[in-house]
Amino acid sequence: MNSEQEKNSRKFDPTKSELEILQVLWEYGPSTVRFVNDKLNEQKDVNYTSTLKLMQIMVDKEILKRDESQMKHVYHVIEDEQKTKNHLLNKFVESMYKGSSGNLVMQILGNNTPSKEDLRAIKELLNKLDKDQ
Amino acid sequence: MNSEQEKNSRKFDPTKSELEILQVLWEYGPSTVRFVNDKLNEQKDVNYTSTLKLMQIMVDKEILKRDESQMKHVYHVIEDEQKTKNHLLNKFVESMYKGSSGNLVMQILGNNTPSKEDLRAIKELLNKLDKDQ
DNA sequence: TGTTTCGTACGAAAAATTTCCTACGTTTGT
DNA sequence: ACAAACGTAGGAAATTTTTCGTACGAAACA
Repeated sequence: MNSEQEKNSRKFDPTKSELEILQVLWEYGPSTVRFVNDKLNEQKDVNYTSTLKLMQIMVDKEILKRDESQMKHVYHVIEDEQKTKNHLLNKFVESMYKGSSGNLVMQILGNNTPSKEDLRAIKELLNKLDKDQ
Repeated sequence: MNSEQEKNSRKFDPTKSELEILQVLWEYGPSTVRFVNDKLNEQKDVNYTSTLKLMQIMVDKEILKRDESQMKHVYHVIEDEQKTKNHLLNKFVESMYKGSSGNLVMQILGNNTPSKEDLRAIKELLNKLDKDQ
């Protein structure tokens, strides 16, 4: 029935520039091209029309949707942020840690030094998972 | 002094195809083009010379080094696997979780369901970290 | 009203990545 | 010695991604 949705989630594989745009939209919510472009220009030089073009392409790919009721079109991400991030995370774990999220966590906890709050939160979550099982 | 190394690690940002090759080399150790290409062909169609070219490019970029003492050149990854993975992991955490590895772990533990062994290993590591601090 | 500013649309150039064609040398086996 | 199989080198084509130039309409405002 919803083969289009399946196609989307199967194919959804944002390029680098697309990801930069997504991050702005995730952080600030639905925005105009102007706003997104301004944010991007805090990091790198990029022309307004380049950002516009990219966001139009993302609409084509059904990554973004836009409200055209105003002259200044407002773009928003179609798929849920968490869902997308989870998808990307799974891909990352898959390709880098042979699908073992445990391996990844091990590396994080081993090589980096998470803050104490992080550690506490993780332990809490672990306990919760224990009780559920 | 070793500004080249710095340049490498600063720029090291493998493309998709390069990552596929790295994964083969990580898994099987130093290999010939033929071997890598065979492995890749278990997943996708790709010509021998394409793989060759890519690996030559990676030598250019100083991602790989090769032993030319034999006719069948043997390629190996220059940078340590863990170091590279850690670099990529940090980039990922940086761009997706605002640098908070805690957030990432939370998402892994929350949304995915790691195996019991994974969980146990993680707890052990957490305990070890506790004692060290 | 006219001009300046800001918006979108769209095509094409530019750049980066990926793939393969061709040439040619070496090894293997007959 | 010869043919077949296998190796590298290198350029060019194909594809994907990114950037920008140009056109043109709507809003803002003197």
